[in-house]
Amino acid sequence: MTPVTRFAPSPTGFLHIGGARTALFNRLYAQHLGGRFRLRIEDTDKARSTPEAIHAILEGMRWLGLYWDEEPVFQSARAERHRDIAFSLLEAGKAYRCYATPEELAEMRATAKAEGRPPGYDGRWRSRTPSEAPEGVAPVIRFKAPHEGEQQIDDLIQGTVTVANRQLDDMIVLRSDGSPTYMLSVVVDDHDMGITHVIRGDDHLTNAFRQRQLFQALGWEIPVFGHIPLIHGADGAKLSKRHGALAIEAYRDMGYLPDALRNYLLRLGWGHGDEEIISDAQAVSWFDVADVGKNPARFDFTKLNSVNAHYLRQSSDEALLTLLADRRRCGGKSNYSDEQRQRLLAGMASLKPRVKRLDDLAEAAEVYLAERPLKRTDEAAKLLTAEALATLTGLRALLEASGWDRHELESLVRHYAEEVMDPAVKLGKVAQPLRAAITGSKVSPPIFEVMEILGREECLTRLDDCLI
RNA sequence: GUCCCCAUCGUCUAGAGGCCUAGGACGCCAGCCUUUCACGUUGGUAACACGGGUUCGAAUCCCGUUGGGGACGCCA
Repeated sequence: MTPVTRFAPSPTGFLHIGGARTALFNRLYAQHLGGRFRLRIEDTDKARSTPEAIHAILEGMRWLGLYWDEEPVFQSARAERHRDIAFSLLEAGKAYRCYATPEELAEMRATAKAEGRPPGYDGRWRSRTPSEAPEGVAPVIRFKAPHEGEQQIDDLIQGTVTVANRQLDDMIVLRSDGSPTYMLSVVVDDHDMGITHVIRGDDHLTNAFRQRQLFQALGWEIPVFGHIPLIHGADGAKLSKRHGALAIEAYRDMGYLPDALRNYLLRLGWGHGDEEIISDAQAVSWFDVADVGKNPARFDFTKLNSVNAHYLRQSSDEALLTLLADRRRCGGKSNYSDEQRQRLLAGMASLKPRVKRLDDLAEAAEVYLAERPLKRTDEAAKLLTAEALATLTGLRALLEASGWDRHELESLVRHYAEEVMDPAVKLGKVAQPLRAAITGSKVSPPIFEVMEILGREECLTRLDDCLI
């Protein structure tokens, strides 16, 4: 039997980091076993599902490289089938109509809680006849759940988990408006889609018991469950939309690379010896949900940054230039000129080890893009003392006659510092003001490289901007 | 409140009874490299929540305590 896994987000919001990891684990698990990974959009909540969210989820998954097999299934399109199953349950005596009002339900919960019982529906319509139905109340259909005994789930991650059936009340499978509930739809769809392994967040663990009952009542094979612990925020609290969980595109906008994010997510809750940087092929061959840890992991941007920095350094200069150009276009700015592209390409090799994310890279790349007159940082301005300006004036004359590659420039400046000025003067004494003048900043890639790439004319004019 | 789950450096983790005076990575600190900042490199800091068992021997098994988390909708 080849395994079929699935990711089943509800389009009531964006794709967030926890969902992305769940999708990744599902995909890897299927790939590892040579199976298929499917996508199902759980859009049965018509009021809260939006086309924008569906689009964002699909796009987010593609961006992260979480490709799915076959066409996505839209749950809302299957309501008819779900309804049929609900009625078949009713006919088989495994479900019943319930006329309890929302007020009654709230009261039941309150009294159950007060009496120290599990809160939930008390089953008051479980054995009443339809003739007792009140006028004008549209009923829901409830599943007649077994109340005696206990059941076990052999979870891939959580191990054997046991729950007493009395903890589970009679869940609604069909709402009073005739629409199926999540609990029913999931079971029917997982069955119809041939899902063999249900891997999801462990907030669904208790649902698994209810769903198991439904599978059994329907006489269907029960899939294997694997409930992965949730991701927490840096403060240890649950990562939620209100609390630190960002949309996947937010990570893209911050300048994280999909490969890096995938690698980081993979290591959140799962490990393989001392491995840190893991290729897709390695991930597929090593990954097993059974190796996922049982304890929740905190999301740590610092570590993500370092993983991202690694992938950034590993990327080709051309690829990074393309990424930079894409960002620029998204930001509404004009394309790079040929000259700018050339400079960026030439400078990329020493730009990329200095940054963690694409937005840092874009910022660092400004050395090669900035229009004159340069904006100068306060620190750079402080470097340009009267004495420093005098030094630069002397240097400028030599520069005019110099050859223009980084090595020549360096030996020229070195010579100028040590012999023309004073043997005790260190290179830095000249190089720092030079950097401030040419880059407008106290930090930059190697200044002679920057000068070579910028060219004589640009450098001399930038110098003159300070000297006058 | 009821039920379920979890517990190794600050964080992510390795560890399936002796290989552990607990390993790696990120972070942090220091040295080296160096025209700045990074990169790189060398070294350092730092953890088995607590208490009982079981065992010749426990981070690893059992029980309890404490501390976290999750679920209890006509949401998914």
